[in-house]
Amino acid sequence: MQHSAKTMKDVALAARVSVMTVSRAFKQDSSVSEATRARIRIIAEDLGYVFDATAANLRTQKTNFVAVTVPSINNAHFADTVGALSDSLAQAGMEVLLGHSGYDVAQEEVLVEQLLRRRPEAIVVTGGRHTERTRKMLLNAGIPVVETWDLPDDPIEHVVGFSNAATMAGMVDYLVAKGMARIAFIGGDTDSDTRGADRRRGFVAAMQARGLDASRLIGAGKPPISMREGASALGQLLNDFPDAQAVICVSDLVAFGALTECQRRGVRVPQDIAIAGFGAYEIAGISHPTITTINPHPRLIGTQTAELILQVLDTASGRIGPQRLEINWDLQGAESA
Amino acid sequence: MQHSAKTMKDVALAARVSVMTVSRAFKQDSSVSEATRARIRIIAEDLGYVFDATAANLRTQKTNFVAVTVPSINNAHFADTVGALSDSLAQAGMEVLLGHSGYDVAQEEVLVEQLLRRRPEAIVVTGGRHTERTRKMLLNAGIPVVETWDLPDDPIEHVVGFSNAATMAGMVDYLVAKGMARIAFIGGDTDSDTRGADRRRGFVAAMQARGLDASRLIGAGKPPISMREGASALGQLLNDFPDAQAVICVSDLVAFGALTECQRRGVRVPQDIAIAGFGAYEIAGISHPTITTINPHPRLIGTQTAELILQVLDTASGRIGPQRLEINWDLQGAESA
DNA sequence: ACCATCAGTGTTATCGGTAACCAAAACATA
DNA sequence: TATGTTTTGGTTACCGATAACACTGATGGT
Repeated sequence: MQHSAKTMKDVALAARVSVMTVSRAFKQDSSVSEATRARIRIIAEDLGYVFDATAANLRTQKTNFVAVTVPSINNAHFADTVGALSDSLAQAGMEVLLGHSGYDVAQEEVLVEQLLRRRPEAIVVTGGRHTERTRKMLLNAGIPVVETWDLPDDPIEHVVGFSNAATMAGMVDYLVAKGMARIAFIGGDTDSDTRGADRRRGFVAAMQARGLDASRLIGAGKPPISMREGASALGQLLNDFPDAQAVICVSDLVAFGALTECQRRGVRVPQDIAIAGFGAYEIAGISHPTITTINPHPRLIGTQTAELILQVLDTASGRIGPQRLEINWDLQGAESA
Repeated sequence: MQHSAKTMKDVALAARVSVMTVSRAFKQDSSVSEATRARIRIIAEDLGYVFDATAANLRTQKTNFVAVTVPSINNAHFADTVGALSDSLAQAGMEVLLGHSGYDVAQEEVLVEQLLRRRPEAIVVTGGRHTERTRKMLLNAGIPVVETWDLPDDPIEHVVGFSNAATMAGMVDYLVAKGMARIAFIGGDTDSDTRGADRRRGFVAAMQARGLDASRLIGAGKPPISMREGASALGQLLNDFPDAQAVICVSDLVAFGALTECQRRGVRVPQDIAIAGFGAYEIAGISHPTITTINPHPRLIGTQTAELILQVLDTASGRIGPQRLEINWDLQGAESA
């Protein structure tokens, strides 16, 4: 069973043509007669020949890889973005080389270096916070760099994202319009979850701008933050700030956890306390009651990023300046608030 | 900003040594004096040199890639398995090259071919059903092949998985022990979700083996199957089989959707109908009521697969025969049944 | 003092494709 | 038929690293 891998040479020998002709038979445009191409393809398939991309990559200096870093693969948001990105790039014959940083900028640095070794055509990083060395590596990489899921003040190059802080201002407005003033916030207490921390800051700023008390803050711990943290945080909220009329959670998972805790304790939602989340996860639309949330359109971030990359790579000569694409988010009002 | 990428030659020139010495400075074991190694490392960093893995891969005929196919990235189970696999392999300096097949064996075939071009050291595929050509490609690849999340009768080579059918027998036993006999099943009606179909078959077989009526079957459509399908399927169940005492769902997401539909309709769980799921998703443990489920230990599948691969690669000479690792699953009884 | 040993470094060939250039054959046109 | 053009296929060099081997000077044992 242990074959030594076949090369073009083997195919060439079997087909009685030169290696170059075999190479041409595997390319789309090049000049071989359809007859020989078909013949070579069949012989190659028979021999079990598999094209060696490694060698081609070296010679052509093209890998058709786009490197992508996400904090965690096991996060529906990033998975959605990566999925959409991957699908869009696949149409242009490009593949995604994925790595996860575990919500840690130091690990991200190691990851970025590893990915750059593979000579990707472009690199997409999630978030706008990185170590100094990571920034330097990305700047020097000589390939398009895209930061996503954020709108950093000082971007490395391109950006496709939205302002996490702004979404929270929108949510505060929504709740205030519903007549609520004593609003609490769960999550975003640690710097590891950069976007969560941004949302918390956005919440505080929005509350203060409206002359409201922004001190009802509950921590949820290190990411990945999920339902269980939401449940226990709600317990803490009821204890620390029993007068809260509403609570905004750093994500829908936390919001759902909080919701279940309310159900367990017999606290009525939204009558006793309104609950809002973030992310428009499927659960927000199907839980009972449904959860008010923000839809940041994760798949759209992916497709837009792919489009941007393809466009920039296409215009390799007449370099396009740094692009800043702001993705629109929606507020989905629901039964919970 | 557009640097032409530096090579070892540039570093060698700057350090006034040969390219070979630079190469050695970047390897762990090789013989260079610590002084020169350190000097070269610093010069390389200054120049912004990034090691070119493509060239090294070609020369050494090693890529340190393990290729992995999953039906969908956006599935907590597969994401867990891939995450664990990736982490375990990283400790051995290997990276995961991930592709998704969209629950389609034809797309899987294309994907496998693409992945094999990158010359991975091993390949992991999710599931045990493939096209004939996929099987042939995998057999001829000359690298270790692992099928996961299943226990196929006729494996390609190694297997790390569990019997989806057997889990359902376990669940039926559990419900029967609780005094239920009229048990329904939601999902697994399409062949695309191989594992879902296996579970449905396992359910039918288990019911029949116990002399129970196995005809209360509700479809849930094509994957990805999620909460919404669960909700509407439950509506159909109440309509078609109003006498059902319990329902087993193809996944926890479906089960949760069904649960919410019950809440919406005022059907009490588990008094009016018991609900069971599959997967031990976080939601099963936190919903109100919690959901009875099967834990197939997705991360364990990943770590075991990684261990197997490393072991097989290590024993490259004295080839190890096909391994068949059965992962134990647990039934987690909960409030819903 | 002499040769063996070894750490440290250099030289050459090579991994498996493809760009660039070239040559022969096939076809077209006057 | 002669000449120009296009099609098809071959030749050579090369992408950037490293295995294999060669070489140098230092160390050491006798």
